[in-house]
Amino acid sequence: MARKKKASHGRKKIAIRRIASEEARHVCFSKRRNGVFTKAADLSTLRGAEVAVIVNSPVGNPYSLGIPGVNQVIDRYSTRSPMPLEPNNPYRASRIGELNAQCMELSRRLDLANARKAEMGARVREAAERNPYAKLVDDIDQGLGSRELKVAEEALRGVRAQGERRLGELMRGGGACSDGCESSEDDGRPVPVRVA
Amino acid sequence: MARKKKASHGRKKIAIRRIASEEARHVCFSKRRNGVFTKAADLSTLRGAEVAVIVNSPVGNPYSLGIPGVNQVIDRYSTRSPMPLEPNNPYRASRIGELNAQCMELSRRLDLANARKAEMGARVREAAERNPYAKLVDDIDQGLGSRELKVAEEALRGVRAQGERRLGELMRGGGACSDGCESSEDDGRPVPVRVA
DNA sequence: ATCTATTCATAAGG
DNA sequence: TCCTTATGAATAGAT
Repeated sequence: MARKKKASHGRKKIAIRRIASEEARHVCFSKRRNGVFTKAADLSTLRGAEVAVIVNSPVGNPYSLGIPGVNQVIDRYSTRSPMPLEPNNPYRASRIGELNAQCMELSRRLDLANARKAEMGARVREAAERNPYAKLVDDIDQGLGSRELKVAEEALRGVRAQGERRLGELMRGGGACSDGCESSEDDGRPVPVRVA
Repeated sequence: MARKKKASHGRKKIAIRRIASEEARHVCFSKRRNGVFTKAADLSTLRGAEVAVIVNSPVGNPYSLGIPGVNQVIDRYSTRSPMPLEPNNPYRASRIGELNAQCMELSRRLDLANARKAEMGARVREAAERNPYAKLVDDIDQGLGSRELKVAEEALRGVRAQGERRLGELMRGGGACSDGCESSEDDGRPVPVRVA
């Protein structure tokens, strides 16, 4: 959604990096915040999915949107996610070992699944081509596969993006803080905490 | 962003209503989900704000994006505590914790994928009862899901490798930064994992 | 997955 | 912050 520049009267392209101008940044922030909320809401309606969006401004103002409610969405999410291990001294060999072990275990399971697939792959394909249900069978395989793949890709994408952005963030020294209450201002404006 | 109906070839207006067609709904969902995530990430970059987006699909698939991390954003949101960055070396703590969380997240998704695979398999089997191709169907069921598993596997390996690399740097005392944020528009998906 | 015509979002400027 | 305008981007439908 935006990368370069130009010149004239309507919308110009902009690079996705921290906006220099203090004011421009604020204006842009407001617009985009609304944009994200709107799209999230649309997504929810269109798909009937639950969504939650939380934005913590650098000064500590929280903005949020949640359908059916931020807490409900978060709660469900949290219940299904294993909690991250204690934040205490995470930098330990044992920690690394656990991480590694987890990955190894997962890999092992995956290898087994793949082996099984390889074993009967040819058989399945052959049979499928010979009977009237070939189409159906293929559809099923295709549909399921692509969907799962989507999930995995999303996961990977998230991992990488978060890691990279996090690093950039830290390097830039984004350690701002504030009272953190919903009544401050992000940069001169009242704080609208939106909830739906 | 969208309200009414149609006309001809390009984009038509659509009502923000639950989409009827099963498939169309999925496609639309994917597109928009990516759109929301992208915009959320942009917002974060542009403003340097923390952002978290959680989407729980009706079928129970959780999708999430969090900068610097879903849990961190949520936590700060609920406790309203100002960014509690490690006084000593924030890189280590956040990095490890992040990796850990990511790994577990992938694990969880893998489980979900398998669950759905089983679900799908049930449907297939049901169909099998009505036709003489039970064996074929069963074979297919067994082979289902290997592609997505493959993807997840690679993702996991990537995470682990990334973590180990990171650890090496940190232990060497480096606060090395692979400035992912300033990279390019490709930011967010510098991932070479590509599976068909 | 791609392509294209359209609608949507939004950068600039008041 | 709201309005307007011109234009960049996202995306619905079709391929």
